[in-house]
Amino acid sequence: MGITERKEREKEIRRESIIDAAQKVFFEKGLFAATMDEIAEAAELSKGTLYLYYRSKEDLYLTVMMRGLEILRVQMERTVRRNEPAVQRMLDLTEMYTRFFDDHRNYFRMFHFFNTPQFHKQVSDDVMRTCDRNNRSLWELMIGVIRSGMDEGTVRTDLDPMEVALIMWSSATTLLMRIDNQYDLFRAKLNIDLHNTLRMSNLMLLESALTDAGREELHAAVHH
Amino acid sequence: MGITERKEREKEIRRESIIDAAQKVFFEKGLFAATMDEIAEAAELSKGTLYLYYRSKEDLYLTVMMRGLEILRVQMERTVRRNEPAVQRMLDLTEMYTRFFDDHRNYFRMFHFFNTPQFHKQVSDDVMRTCDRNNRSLWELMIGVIRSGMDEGTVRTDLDPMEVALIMWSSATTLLMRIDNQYDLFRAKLNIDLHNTLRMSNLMLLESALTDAGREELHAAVHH
DNA sequence: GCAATGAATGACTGTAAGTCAGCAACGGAC
DNA sequence: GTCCGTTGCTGACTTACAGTCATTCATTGC
Repeated sequence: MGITERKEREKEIRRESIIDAAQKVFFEKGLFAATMDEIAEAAELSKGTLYLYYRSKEDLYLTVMMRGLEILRVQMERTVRRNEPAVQRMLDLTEMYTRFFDDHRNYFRMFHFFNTPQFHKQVSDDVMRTCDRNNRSLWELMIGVIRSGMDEGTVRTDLDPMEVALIMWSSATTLLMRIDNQYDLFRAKLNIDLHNTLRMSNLMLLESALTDAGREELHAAVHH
Repeated sequence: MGITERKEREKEIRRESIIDAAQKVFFEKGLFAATMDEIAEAAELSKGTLYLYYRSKEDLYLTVMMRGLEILRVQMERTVRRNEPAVQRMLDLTEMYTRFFDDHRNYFRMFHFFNTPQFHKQVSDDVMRTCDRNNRSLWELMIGVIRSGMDEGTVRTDLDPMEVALIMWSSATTLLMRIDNQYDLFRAKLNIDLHNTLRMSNLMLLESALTDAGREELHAAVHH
């Protein structure tokens, strides 16, 4: 029965090509300005067909977003796996996130959708779960590094690793979002370089999460 | 000519009553689920009339939001004006924000709109400017406290006051938003109390922005 | 060939933001 | 009191878009 298998493959290819088209349109216009008719046009399919493969516009959007999440996960994994002290790897993670922001701005922008649960209504449970799972694995990676820092004696053990990850990641995300939207405005009107603000914020939070030994390592690493 | 004056007054009253109606509907349903027909119904006016007073749904939304911004400004002003050391007032500000979140959750939710510039397209320049101005005055208040901390020798002078304000305010806002959306989820699945995470984050950032003298004051104030 | 299966279509429905031609009520002139 | 101009209000209409479904078309197995 090679035929059903071929059909399966073709279906999968179609699913992907729809996502390619959706990505193109979402990158250009964002979730709200993009229309299903445009995506259908870009995919060279009729609108009805899109709905045979995806349940809603939001499902399509999240599926595109997950490509970005996957890229981020891979880069994070690479950073975390390095054979370095935890403090160095935490620093590397902050740098990695900024680099991801620079290299994959369009995907980064899509992440914002996730922080706005009002829009989650149209999302099918299935897609939502996949998203959550991917998201979770990012947290696990960060928590792992923080834990190893605690073992090394460079990270305070009176803190919850998840809390530390949450605080640092949230802070960085918010500032990156601001860089995306308002970098020029802050530079012109307030003479603030938000990239510097971000580095500052990362260092401040990192410092307060470290032990004295950790802080020494940090300063050595930053000055090197 | 008392008549034109009376008419002005009546117009102003109508403007306000439209905002009352809009507030009711937006609080219940949020920006997207709320419809102009519902707001018209609640205001006991026709939809067309709403557009005589406000240019778009988003204008209405932001005008409601500014009521919240004004409440926040007043409370912040009260906190800032107190005759206390800067460190204490910075602590008070973080507490004040959490209290605002508890007491005026609906307004707080509306602030999220501001962080999502994709929606700003329908907003008239006029309303946007008013919003910006109000927003700006919040920053001024925070910056004032940080500056006075620098004068007192409790806040590091190598930092930019605006940057410190930005970092602390953004961090608190993000975590409060998460508390709003995912408090129960974090509690159940990860055994994290996000209120505690928020306190932690506030303390960590505050600590790293203070001088040694400032940190002593902080610890005295926290243990009081 | 020919029926059966299923993939793809696009006209259609429903909904909601925003518009505008017309109506009504009020005030001032005489 | 009557008329007319001005102002405020209306709701049916236009437009736009997400999502649906009866129909068409192509492929496969007999």
